[in-house]
Amino acid sequence: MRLYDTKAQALRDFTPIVDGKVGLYVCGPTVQSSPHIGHLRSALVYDQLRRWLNFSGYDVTLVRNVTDIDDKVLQNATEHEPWWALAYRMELEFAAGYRALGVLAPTYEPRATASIQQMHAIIQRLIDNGHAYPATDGSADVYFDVRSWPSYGELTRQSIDNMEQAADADPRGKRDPRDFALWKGHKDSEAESASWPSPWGDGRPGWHIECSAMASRYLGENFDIHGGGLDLRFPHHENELAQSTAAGHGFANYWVHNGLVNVNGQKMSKSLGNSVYAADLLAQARPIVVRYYLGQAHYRSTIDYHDNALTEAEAALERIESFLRRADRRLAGTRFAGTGAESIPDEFREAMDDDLGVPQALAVLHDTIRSGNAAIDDDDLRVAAEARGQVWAMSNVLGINPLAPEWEQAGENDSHDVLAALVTRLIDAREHARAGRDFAAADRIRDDLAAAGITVEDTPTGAHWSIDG
RNA sequence: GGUGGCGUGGCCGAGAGGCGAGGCAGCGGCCUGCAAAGCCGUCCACACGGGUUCGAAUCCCGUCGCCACCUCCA
Repeated sequence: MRLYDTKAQALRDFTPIVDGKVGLYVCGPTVQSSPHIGHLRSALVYDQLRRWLNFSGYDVTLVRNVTDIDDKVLQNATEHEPWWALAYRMELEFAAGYRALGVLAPTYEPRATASIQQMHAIIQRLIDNGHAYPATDGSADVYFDVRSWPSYGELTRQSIDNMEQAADADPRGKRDPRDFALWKGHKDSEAESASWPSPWGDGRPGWHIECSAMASRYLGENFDIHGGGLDLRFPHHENELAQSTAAGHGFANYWVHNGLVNVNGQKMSKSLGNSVYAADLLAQARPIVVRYYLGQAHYRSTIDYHDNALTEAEAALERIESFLRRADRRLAGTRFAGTGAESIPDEFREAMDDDLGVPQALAVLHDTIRSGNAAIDDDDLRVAAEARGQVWAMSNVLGINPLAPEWEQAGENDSHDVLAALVTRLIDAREHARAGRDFAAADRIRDDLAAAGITVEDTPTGAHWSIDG
């Protein structure tokens, strides 16, 4: 498999550190406010990568952190809701959003506040190495010394002199304005519960140090892949890389970054008020449609969310669903029923192996659907069964198999049985009318059903009905 | 000022020297009692100007336009 490595700025063959195993660290959200479309896309991208690596035979350890202590979390806390309650409430919202989209749970989801000791160990090592220093102003801040690390800026190819100064800490105690905080001394204005003891004084972690600590704690000092949103390249990932490597860690072998989501051609931002939240999307379409939509573009490209986007995804997805149902109906009772070796076409595999080429893989999926439909038309059941098996397997790998149990809606089955009994009687009556060439009566029944949201289709093996949308 | 990216048909969205991705929408046909679904066909696109080449959407130079990041970001 080949992956685009942001650090090398090139496609590189993927070779794991340990044969057959992959350690994947993904920057998760800062749980300060509700999840939006961009958070969902990011999680989905790494879910696709993880599923594909899994399918390819790798044993994947996926760690996605939760940043539960941070400036923004403290800011958004209120008198009635302490920072830790807010962080946890948001964490639950993120989890619900991920689950709705069929994003598989990571192997582990560590919270920053649970790895304070590991952060201290790295900070201490950096101080001992001469790459970090406690602030001189008695604030208990500890800074990373960017001038002491010659390769600082290597991830995003920037030189220190062209950078603006870091705003994430009071510059008074810094040697260089670009130095960033590893540890932030406690301020009286901040909650006591947001303070931990440290060798340099009470305080809380800087933003970047948590990822360095958690990645090495769970995946080792040298691991395979580090992922995150494109907007995190600088400063977050640059700083992670600097502090980890300066502490002697090999850190990530591959850096993967997913593209962002724009809304009607514009960046989402709170000031523009154009944010699209997970809840907005899920109110508009079935979760699987949202997954198809966000997952259909290549992971590195920018997605532009616009009205109609979900409608188009719905139509494409229905094509997959109607083929699978149609094939199953036609094959039922034949010797091909339930056969269909669930194999993956070579072209699909090649597309996915080429930097996770989901769009090309989807093209293979749709091509297979076309030839499968043609085979059903031609009554070539062997070919139809094969296509059905392939479509089943491909859509499962992408997590978009509409008939997979994970997408079944709760409570659907009970009411469906009742409905089926009623609709079947009407369909029988219509068949009777058609047999007697009383088409007016037949069409009346079909129109009545249509008005109730039920579509009737006549097929060589009998009438078939389905609920719209 | 520095770093990186993008511009593809009505829309979305791949591709990266030759053989028209795919989806959505439209149109024509086949099938159908009529439909629906499906299939076949059709609509032959690559910001602009030069260049390299037998051949360029793809490589090079230039121009125009758009966007992201440069310490809040997925």
